[in-house]
Amino acid sequence: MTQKKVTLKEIAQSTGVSLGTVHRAIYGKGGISEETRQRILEEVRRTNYQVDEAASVLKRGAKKVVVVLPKAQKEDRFYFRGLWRGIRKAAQGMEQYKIYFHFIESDYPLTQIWRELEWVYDEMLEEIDGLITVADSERTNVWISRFDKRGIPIILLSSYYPEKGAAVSCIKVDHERSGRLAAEFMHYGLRQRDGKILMLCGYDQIYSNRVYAEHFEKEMQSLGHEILKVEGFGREDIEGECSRYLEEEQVQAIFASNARNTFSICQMLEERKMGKDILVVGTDVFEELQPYYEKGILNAVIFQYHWEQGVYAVNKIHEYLSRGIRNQEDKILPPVLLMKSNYEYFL
Amino acid sequence: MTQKKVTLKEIAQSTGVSLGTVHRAIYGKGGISEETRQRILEEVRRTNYQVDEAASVLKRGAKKVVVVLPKAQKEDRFYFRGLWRGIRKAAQGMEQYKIYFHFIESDYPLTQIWRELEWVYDEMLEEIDGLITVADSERTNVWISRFDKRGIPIILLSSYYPEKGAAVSCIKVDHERSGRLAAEFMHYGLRQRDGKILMLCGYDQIYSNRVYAEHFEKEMQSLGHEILKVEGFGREDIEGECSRYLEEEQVQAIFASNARNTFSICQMLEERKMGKDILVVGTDVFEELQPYYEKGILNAVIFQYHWEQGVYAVNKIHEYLSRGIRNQEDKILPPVLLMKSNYEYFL
DNA sequence: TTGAAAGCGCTAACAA
DNA sequence: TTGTTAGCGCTTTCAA
Repeated sequence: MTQKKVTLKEIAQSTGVSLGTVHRAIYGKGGISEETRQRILEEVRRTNYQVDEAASVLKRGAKKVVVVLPKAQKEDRFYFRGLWRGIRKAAQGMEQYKIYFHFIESDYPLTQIWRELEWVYDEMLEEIDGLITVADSERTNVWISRFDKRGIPIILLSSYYPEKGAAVSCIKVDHERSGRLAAEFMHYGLRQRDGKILMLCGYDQIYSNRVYAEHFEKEMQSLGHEILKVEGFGREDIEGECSRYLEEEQVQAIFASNARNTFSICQMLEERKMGKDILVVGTDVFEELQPYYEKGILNAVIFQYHWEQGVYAVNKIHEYLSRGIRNQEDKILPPVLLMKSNYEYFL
Repeated sequence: MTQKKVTLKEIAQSTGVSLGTVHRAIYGKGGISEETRQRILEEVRRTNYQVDEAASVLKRGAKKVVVVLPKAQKEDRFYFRGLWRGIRKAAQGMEQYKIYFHFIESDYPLTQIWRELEWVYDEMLEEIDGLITVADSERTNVWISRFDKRGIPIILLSSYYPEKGAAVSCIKVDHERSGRLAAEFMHYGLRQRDGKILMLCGYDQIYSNRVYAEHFEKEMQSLGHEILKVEGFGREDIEGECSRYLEEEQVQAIFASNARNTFSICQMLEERKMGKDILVVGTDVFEELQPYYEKGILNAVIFQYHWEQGVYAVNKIHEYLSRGIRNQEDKILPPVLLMKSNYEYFL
């Protein structure tokens, strides 16, 4: 049943100081001489003392975590819905640890989310103990690092954050494998020798977009398939080019590397009554795709565990807050392929 | 920040009894009249009182949970390894809640696991507060229900438990969809018109086995494929028949509905140098399959979240023990298809 | 810079 | 059958 747990009191006794002093040492608070702190921390290490979370939670005040993400609406609705749901679900369970969440469902799109961060920094810096958000641009990173400097633990979703040594954890999906997985599946499903592959790759400038699409492309090419590439986000962007390809070329399969384009292409195929003969592999899972599975237009999607990303972020914040665990390793989640038989579970 | 939490004390005051009495009412302990209990429980419901886990853990004694499962060895190694790992991983985090685990990695195979339960019942009944195990036969169910009668919460992995009203939760995988998923993928990958499908279906007597295999078969047949069926578990059982089919029939694809047969058929195909032209869909993920992915013998597996099943079981027990939550709904996990691009993540 | 002490909300043991 | 009470290990406030 494991050895008896070390308590604060024991540390206090063996170092000859009071409980309060040990506490100050452990939490890096002021009002303690550097020398005593070192002496105490040494003992803490030696005995492998761990804070008892139950006792800590019982006594300490509430902690507040702010979540700043674009609202799941319009263009962003597919992508952020899963994230939001996972976060909200997991956040419920955090009440018992006196960790409360303040959700900011921003009306700003991803590219301008830094405005929201700016507001939070100015208006509520004093009250927050943790932050969950996304970082997709230099501009955002600046604000992230400001929060970081104030000692606030930060979890970044689907993001790349360059600064090392910061108490910032990223959670993301393996985009490289996502691309390869899409290609691997598509290769199984292809029938004709001479048909071409239409690829809707989003924006090349967005790093994750590019990695995802590039690996799909590379893999398909190495398997001997010819790719037709269409850039852009959403129906307005892609419809013209897509139409042309669908009419003029022999398209045997389509790959859409993001949620919005997956939805758009399904709509377009349905209107043109072309779905059945073309193998369609999309990205993400959301209710709006359901009819296209049923009608046989959509064949599979690459799912990126948005829900799990949200859950994971919340649990990570909890680790930080309750046990002071500050490991900054990025968490990488695997992609998974969903088809008609099992996609419903992931809605 | 949600409304202030209701405390025991408040319940005690508003019902005009003492703390101890409220406690007795909530936990169904003796030494309290049915009338007061009802009155108190009514107030608990009305105010939506929830036990404060932190305070509870701090004060209460340690809880002990026994896990009884076949050891991951020999025939059973593929199947139980993931389960064991998930359980052990999750169990680590339970120390902070003073929930300690006692692992019994039984040398008995699944069919005789009841012997182990018998031993636990005789030798340690008094010390245990929870049980995680598997039930696959009438004989086992008898023991399960004995524990249940003693008020011990039980989580059953990959099991069907008939008795209603018991505090027994089952966690299992959707076998029906597993079968359909395997068929759906296989259909994408098939090339020839006239080739046949070899199906290694395990034992028909085992319920989960049968459901899984039946749905695969039904789906494939409805897609117009001819099935060759081989019963049995492990290489000794199936090699004779498989060999014959592989030599005499035009086999274009193979489906194995369990871990052992997946491994066996991969070995056999490799030895016969037949892997490359046959589409192979197996079940479960484990290290030993890795080389067959690499060599192109194994194309995909249906993964059943063993790891997650273990984690879930532990969390469920935690719910029971710390918050008295006794919902007996079965938890059904989805199957997922893994291929070369992403299986490694699930090892 | 340090120590002392109150008490978080609950459980369990004992008393009535 | 019910009430009372002593802490669990920690955080925080106040006093020294």
